[in-house]
Amino acid sequence: MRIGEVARKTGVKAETIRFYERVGILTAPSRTRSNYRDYGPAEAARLIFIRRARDLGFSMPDIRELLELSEEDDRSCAEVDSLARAHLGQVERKIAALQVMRDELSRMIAKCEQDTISECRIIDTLAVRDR
Amino acid sequence: MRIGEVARKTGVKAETIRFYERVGILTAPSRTRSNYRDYGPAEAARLIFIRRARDLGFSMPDIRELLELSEEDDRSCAEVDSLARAHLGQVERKIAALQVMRDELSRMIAKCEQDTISECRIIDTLAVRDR
DNA sequence: ATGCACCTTGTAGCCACTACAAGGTCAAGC
DNA sequence: GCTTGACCTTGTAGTGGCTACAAGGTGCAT
Ligand SMILES: [Zn+2]
Ligand SMILES: [Zn+2]
Ligand SMILES: [Zn+2]
Ligand SMILES: [Zn+2]
Repeated sequence: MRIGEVARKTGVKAETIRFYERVGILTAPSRTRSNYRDYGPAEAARLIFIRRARDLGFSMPDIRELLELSEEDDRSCAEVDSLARAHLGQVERKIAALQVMRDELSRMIAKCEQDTISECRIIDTLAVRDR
Repeated sequence: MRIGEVARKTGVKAETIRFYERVGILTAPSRTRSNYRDYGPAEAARLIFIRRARDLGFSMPDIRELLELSEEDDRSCAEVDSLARAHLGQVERKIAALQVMRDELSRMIAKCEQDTISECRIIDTLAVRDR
């Protein structure tokens, strides 16, 4: 498969695939006579793994780790588990932070009664003025 | 005030203040005899405004807009309002996306029964294997 | 032969900082 | 008066995870 086809099959853009090769998360594939990258099913599977992990928000270092672990069939999956749990924790903290933002934004917006800027409760909340 | 003091007063790091000057969201202050930046209360207020807006997740373009609007006292605050509402929408979409991640991660982790990697439901979910 | 989709490389840009490196300034303590 | 140390200056490069060119090569249909 050339890069465009593997891109369609995996949902990872050709440019991103080349980027993954550059940073070493994907090994350089063999080349055709005309110097086009030539991928097999193993590379496609690896890309799908990467994409699913990215969709779950795992970082590139996490994914490298997960890929390495995924090849050691006989080992315990405790590390996989703790990596996933740590990541879940991060996601939960990010959600909590965004909920704080959301609540403050909502409150701020609710107070605004569409007056002039000098009376605006949104600007008031941000500026140092009174309060 | 020198940069360190204004950094302490506003909660914006000195390096970040210099960065803000470079990108033009803060105008260059006057200098002391020894070429140190010399800030007054107006600059500190602007920095606090920026910091509060950043804490609410507003982007730099948003903040530029908010700062400009905040100076036009007599104008209607409709634009401020719609900017804040648009931003709230973005935050809500981000939360929703993270909740999808969280739920999938939770389900994945719950299924794992701490076996070997080859039996691990976390790796299974990511890899192409069966399923 | 011409067009067009596809591929190649390399470089720069995105966002909002953050982290140096290499040097200048100033007050306190000895 | 000399050193120490906190503070300041400039400029440049790095962060993550791509994304967007630019300038050119290849392959196949018409
Ligand atoms: Zn993670
Ligand atoms: Zn308002
Ligand atoms: Zn916004
Ligand atoms: Zn497991």
